Amino acid sequence: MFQALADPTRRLMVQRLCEGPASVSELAAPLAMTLSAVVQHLSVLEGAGLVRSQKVGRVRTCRIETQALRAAEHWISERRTLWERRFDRLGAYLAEQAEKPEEGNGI
Amino acid sequence: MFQALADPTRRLMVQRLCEGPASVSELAAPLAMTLSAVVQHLSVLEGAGLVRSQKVGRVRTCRIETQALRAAEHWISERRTLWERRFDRLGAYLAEQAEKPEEGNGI
DNA sequence: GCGATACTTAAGCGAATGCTTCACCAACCA
DNA sequence: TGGTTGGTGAAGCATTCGCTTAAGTATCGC
Repeated sequence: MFQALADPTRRLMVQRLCEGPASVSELAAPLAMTLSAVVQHLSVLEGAGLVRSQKVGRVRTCRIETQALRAAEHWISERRTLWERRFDRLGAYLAEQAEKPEEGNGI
Repeated sequence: MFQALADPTRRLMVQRLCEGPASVSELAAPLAMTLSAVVQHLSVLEGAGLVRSQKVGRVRTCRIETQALRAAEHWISERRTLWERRFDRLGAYLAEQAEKPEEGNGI
């Protein structure tokens, strides 16, 4: 998941797909690389569950899968808030200590 | 940023640091690798702005930087909601078309 | 001062990544 | 039917990554 988002080219592809579905060659057009390379990136994104695609005729149409994005977002936000709550508690503790400053302060 | 979070070991380190600051060796303890490897991971996390550290005496204490986590979270959520809004508009469009089904349907 | 602790730095190595080229197949269409 | 378009698959190659070993340096406790 994060592995898939780690590459700037793949993030560009995700960005593009958020503006609407696209075929493989549409996806490749703005990128300075072979169609083959784009397909390889695409398979990484699909492997990570970030993109779903289906082939009709000879053109493969890709769209993003927000469930996966949501999962990544959730992972981050959970950890961030965990830390921020801890930080708030520390703030409260320090404020409490400030009211009785006679004791030793062991942060 | 995503590059830094791409590695499972580094995610474990972030996870650990969200539960509170830690020294390099505390961070290394649960990991089956050299202290040297841990320091290298740490420098990647620091380079990405995910972790800040300061050395006092001979021990370096590390803590996470939520600003960076927030930035990553923001990147994802912006793209996700962009797509979801698009999806909602499509739903509205389809519903609208369903009310006047005599015209050709070109999704 | 002396040994132990807590890193730090550099070199090296195997494996994974990101790309290219080339050959190929399956639609589409003039 | 034959050429063009859109995509697939495998092989190869340079670079980067994750890790190790090894040889430091600086600080702490005795």
